[in-house]
Amino acid sequence: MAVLSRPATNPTVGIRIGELARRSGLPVKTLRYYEDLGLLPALGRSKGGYRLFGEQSLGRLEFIRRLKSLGLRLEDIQECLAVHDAGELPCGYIQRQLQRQIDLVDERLRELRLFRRELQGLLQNWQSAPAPNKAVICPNLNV
Amino acid sequence: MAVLSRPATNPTVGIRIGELARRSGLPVKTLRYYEDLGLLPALGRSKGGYRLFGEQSLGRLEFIRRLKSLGLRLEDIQECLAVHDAGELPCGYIQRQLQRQIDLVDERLRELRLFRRELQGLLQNWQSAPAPNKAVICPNLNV
DNA sequence: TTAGAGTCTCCTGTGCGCTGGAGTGTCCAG
DNA sequence: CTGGACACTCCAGCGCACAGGAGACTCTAA
Repeated sequence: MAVLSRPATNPTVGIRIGELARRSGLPVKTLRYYEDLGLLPALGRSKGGYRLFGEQSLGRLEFIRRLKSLGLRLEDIQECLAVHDAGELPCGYIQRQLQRQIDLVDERLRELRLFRRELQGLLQNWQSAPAPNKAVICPNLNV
Repeated sequence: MAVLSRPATNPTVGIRIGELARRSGLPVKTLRYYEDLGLLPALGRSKGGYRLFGEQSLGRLEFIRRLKSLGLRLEDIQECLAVHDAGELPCGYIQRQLQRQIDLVDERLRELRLFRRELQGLLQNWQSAPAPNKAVICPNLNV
């Protein structure tokens, strides 16, 4: 039984950007953007100038998507991929990035908790009908 | 004993932008920006086209600064000032804005706590020397 | 041959609150 | 009259990850 033809996924030719978009669920614009940044190298171009991607681009996009969901910037992700492309396991590098991410989150949490206390403190004693004070715009804030 | 002359603060003339910048501690550019947005109306212009501000601009800037420090956007602040300029006490309006701000902070805190747990969970079982897996870029993330 | 889908490059805009700079004009003291 | 401080308008850029659109080209099926 012969193998069915797979029109646009012929591995000797590569995937065009539209199909990669469909299969990855990402917009064409985004894929072009990633390629421009060097995140998603194409195999090359077709005679007509179309970008041609390999099947491994799908895995790469999954990886990018995952790291993005973990809060890493494209620049950081690119560095992770550079480690991978150099033939090394990027796990250690990613681990450090994620630890840094936790530190950032912790700092942000501290700021937000402090901020929340300030807001709550202000509203705690908020007067709905404060004594008018012409030297000030809002008597409750005293400014 | 005669009153000393106050060269640039003559109330019949108004304050020029540079002095307002010095006395408020804000950059000239920022003041012009606020005036463009309508946050900080000038009394008018001098013959030479210089903006002239009143003394009350200082209080207004304190108010803006305070609300900014509470996380309000300039657009929200402008609406608070519009209430004030209409002759009403903006306290009730500000109270609602601050409550909304607390709600936003709470939501953000929830998101960040969840996010932190995800990151922490990943790092918890992180292997420094995972089993190699060619189908995947990072075996720890499995993508 | 032609229509239509797909793709290309290049430029611009988004949010938000400014910030920097060019090129020009105003004002005041010496 | 001139120098220098100060002010004006208008345009551009930042960060970040795209999104929208114009105008041109490529590819494929009918």
